[in-house]
Amino acid sequence: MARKSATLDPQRLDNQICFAVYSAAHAFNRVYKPLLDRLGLTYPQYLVMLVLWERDDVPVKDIGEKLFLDSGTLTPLLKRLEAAHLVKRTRSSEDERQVLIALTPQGHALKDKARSVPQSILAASDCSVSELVAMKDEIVALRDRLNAVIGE
Amino acid sequence: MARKSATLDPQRLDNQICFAVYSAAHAFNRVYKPLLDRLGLTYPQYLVMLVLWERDDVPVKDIGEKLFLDSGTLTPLLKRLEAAHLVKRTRSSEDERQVLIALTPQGHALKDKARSVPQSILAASDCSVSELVAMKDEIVALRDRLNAVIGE
DNA sequence: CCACATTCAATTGCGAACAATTAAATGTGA
DNA sequence: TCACATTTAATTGTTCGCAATTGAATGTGG
Repeated sequence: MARKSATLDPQRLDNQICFAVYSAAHAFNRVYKPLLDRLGLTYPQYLVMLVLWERDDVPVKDIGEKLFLDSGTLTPLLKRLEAAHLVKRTRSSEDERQVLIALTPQGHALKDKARSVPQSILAASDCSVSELVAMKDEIVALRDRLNAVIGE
Repeated sequence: MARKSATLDPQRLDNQICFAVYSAAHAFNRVYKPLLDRLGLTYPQYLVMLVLWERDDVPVKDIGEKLFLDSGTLTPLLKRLEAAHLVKRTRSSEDERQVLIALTPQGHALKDKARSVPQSILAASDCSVSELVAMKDEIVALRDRLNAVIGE
């Protein structure tokens, strides 16, 4: 059996890009936590709000496609946002299968309060915008290749 | 109020590196799922096994430091691994506060069965090893900068 | 030696994340 | 029209992930 040097061993934790991504996601989450606490949002809830701030009055499925989440995750999350008076859930009259998610006035208003969040994250990243954009594009490309494999 | 072009608006979902990382982590998880199902492991359990395959008989805290997880996550996870006969948990006699995690023979044996996992992931990434290593190093550096901010 | 702080794991409670199933509404082909 | 498939959310059950707390063991200063 060929002996591998530690820096090349693919079975080592530190050599795995997936662990890098996994642990970076958690690190982001910890940085976001205090910022989002002030808004009364969790990070996944913040993502849903970002979607809705771009376009309102959309079915659950549309939100799910943008965030790669299913109804099992979104249904209870959206109920919590509704309980917090940030969104309203109403069944579509055109297609009774769909539930449309609309922002309440408070939900719209929260966008302004959230405006400083991205720059706080940028500061914590301690990195230039152009570097972050380049990394983001690489990671998105990787994600899309992975997602392409799943649908096979 | 200055109007921002959509490609620069920092409040847009698609412009956020954290969402790229978040969604890439989930994509990885979905690719891993069928591979790890055969081993009877979840992804976080697989990470713990990677740590233990490198070094055995370590306290819970050491595993937590490597994976950035706390006892609230690890204690139940390790109990499941023990129920699956992959690890043994024993209180240290030198320091009764610590619980040492050791691999069982089955736990050791699983390393061989898991050997093909990294190359399956590499194939799904559809990317050269050198590109992945470069990305991994960038992401780890970002993660470490984020974690540095948290401890302030 | 003793009061006190610190360390470590376990526990509790809440919010994701996802697989699998269910139920209702809608679409489709014969 | 009617049987059947498809679509959409909701539901159930399991596993993370983390904050906050608890309790036991260990370390420290006086």
